[in-house]
Amino acid sequence: MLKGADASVMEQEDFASQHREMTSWDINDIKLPQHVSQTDWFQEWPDSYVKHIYSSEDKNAQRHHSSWAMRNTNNHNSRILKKSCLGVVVCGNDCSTLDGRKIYLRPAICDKARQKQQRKCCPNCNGPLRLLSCRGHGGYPVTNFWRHEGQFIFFQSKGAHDHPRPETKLEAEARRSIQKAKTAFSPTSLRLKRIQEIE
DNA sequence: GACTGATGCGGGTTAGAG
DNA sequence: CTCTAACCCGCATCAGTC
Repeated sequence: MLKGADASVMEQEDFASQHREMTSWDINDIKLPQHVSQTDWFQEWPDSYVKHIYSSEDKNAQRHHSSWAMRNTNNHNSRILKKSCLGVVVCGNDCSTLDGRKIYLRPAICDKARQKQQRKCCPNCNGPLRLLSCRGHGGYPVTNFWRHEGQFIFFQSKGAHDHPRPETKLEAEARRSIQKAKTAFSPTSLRLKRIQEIE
């Protein structure tokens, strides 16, 4: 019986040491855990001070994806990729859609595209758009770090997002195509089309 | 093929801490 | 002065759209 108890203690210790190895590292460590028994599922919305170890086969991890709008930041370290959060684009009128939802647009990653985006109007009420910047990391944007090491991709997030979630990349793209379809069938564009056809 | 935007890289600056 | 972190800028590449 004692043997069985010992075994379970051993198992617990194994688990504990494995857990330690899985969580005690820091992205800046010279050596990262080598023996990772289980990799994490890709986290679309990593928040607060979390760490994940993904498989190097994971396509989302390979592309350093996140549903938060993250822009590349130079940390002068080619081994570690650093990204900082751009926040979320909200309606300046704080309007709501018919089903009671708020407008939380995905900020464009490219600086130029973002400036252009802020000149556009709210897709719901035509009001001005406002960029709500992220200040969840001591007043600075939340930062994400990615590091490829052997068969694993190590991910670390610093800071807790202090703003709502923007649309995901897929949602933003879908909205763009819907908008395109709408403008294509709007009375003005149909009229223009007819004029062009007559010409 | 031009254009736009996402993504990554790296040179450089600035501010605060030690 | 050095180190670190945040940020700006330009450049390159790639994918999707027109």
